[in-house]
Amino acid sequence: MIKVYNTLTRRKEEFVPLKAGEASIYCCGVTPYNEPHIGNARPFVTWDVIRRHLARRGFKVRYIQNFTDVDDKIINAARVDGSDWKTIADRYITRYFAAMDALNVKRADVYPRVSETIPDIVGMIDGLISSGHAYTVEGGDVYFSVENFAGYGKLSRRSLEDMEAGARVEVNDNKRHPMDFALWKAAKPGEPSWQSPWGKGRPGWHIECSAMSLKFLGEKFDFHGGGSDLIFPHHENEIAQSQAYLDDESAFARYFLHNGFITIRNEKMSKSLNNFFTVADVLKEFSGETLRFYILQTHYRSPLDFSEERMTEAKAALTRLRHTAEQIKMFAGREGNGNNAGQLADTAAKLSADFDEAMDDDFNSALAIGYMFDLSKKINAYCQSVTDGGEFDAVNFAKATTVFAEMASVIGIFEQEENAAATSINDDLAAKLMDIIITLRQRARQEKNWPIADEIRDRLKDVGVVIKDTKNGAVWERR
RNA sequence: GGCGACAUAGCCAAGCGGUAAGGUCGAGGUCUGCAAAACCUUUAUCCCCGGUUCGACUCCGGGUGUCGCCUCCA
Repeated sequence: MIKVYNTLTRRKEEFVPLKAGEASIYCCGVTPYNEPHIGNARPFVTWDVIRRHLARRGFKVRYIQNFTDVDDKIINAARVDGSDWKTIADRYITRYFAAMDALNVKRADVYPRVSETIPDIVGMIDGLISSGHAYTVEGGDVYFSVENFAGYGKLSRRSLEDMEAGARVEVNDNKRHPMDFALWKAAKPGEPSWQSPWGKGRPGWHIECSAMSLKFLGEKFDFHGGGSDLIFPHHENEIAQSQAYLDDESAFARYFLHNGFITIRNEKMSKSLNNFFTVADVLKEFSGETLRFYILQTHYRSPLDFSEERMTEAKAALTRLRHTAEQIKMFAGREGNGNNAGQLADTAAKLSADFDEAMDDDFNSALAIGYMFDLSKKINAYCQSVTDGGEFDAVNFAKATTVFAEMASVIGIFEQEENAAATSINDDLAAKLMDIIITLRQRARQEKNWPIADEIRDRLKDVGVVIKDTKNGAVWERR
């Protein structure tokens, strides 16, 4: 049984899919006006693992993620850049995908853009006006009327009175209620605009997700996700628009999952505070895999503080798991009729069940990774016993390592190296050169010429290659 | 001002009614020419005060502290 923490009810609930065997997900994407930062990356890494786990549990997953490519911030960025909104959006969408590739995030099934969804958005606004849930004002703006939607505030758990008490809502005499929000903004000179029944203009912020989810997932779907800062007003407004438009209080998403923030020195990282690290910044020092692992070592709903120290810890931890993966690779294909890994296989089966159970419980990747370390330790110990001259039980060893590989594929690690190695022309040459160097060093060691052997090791280390002498000869790896 | 979340070892982080996963750092050990890696051993009683319970880190109430949302924001 999969349980998820639903923001709508503020508790963990059993996940009962709308359609048996299927899971539909709409995750709010980015507004492409800036280099993606690591706070942006968290929800996408989180959802990438969620969909992997759902798939492992047999669900056919349909995953939609939008690009809000028509927006004030993009228009401003274009002005500063001296280009146009389309250029800006395309540029940062490309950067976004580059970041996601580095993080080994699988592609969504569809990436709808606002600029390609205008007719659907206009249709929805039209319907909302017809049913009295929205109104036009002088100048061509269209607003959603929060007072005409009884359930307004059900997600963020606040009343209109509470919000007015906040007294931080902008004053706009055109609006009937201070909390009413724009569905359509009348065109201003120099801004992108589209024709509509209310004159030229462009969509407001929230309507696109209502229109896109309806278009690609239908009136109801299973999961809606994003950062907790989207609970209000974004997701609250989406609910209002969609349910008002469809005249159905059960329409739209059924489970709302929100991830916690990434913080810097305990403060929220955000573009407006300008205290953010971009994914590209982090990739200068650490691998995308390390960043991904660092994110997943904490439960998705908890806050996650970012620092070089944290990343260094994550790197060290990941290196241990990688060592196990490499060990497994070295033993792959090896013959052995021993019968001494039965216990290892049993332990692996148990840990596999534990791992799945952890993921079933609101996608607790932190706990799941803990079990991965347990298995890693067992496999390492077994490999060592074989290296030390023990028998090799190929059948049971394979059972255990299969579990390890399955865990890695849910977490989404150790999938990139092979691709990288396959595409790098230099790697083949490097391997041959290293063979020569290691052979010569072995000769020096046999002659007990320690100064030469050590110098070779030290100098290789200087260029980022680490030599380890094992009983089966020396192995090397890049650091 | 309104609403909400969190507080677990040096650091990070799971657990959330039956006497505390995992990682990282540190210490000791095995192995090694030395080293690295690996493996073994070792480091907590869960912010404070009440209450409920046979029993609470885990539930309830009250403090204290930190953070977030209410304005663009993942």
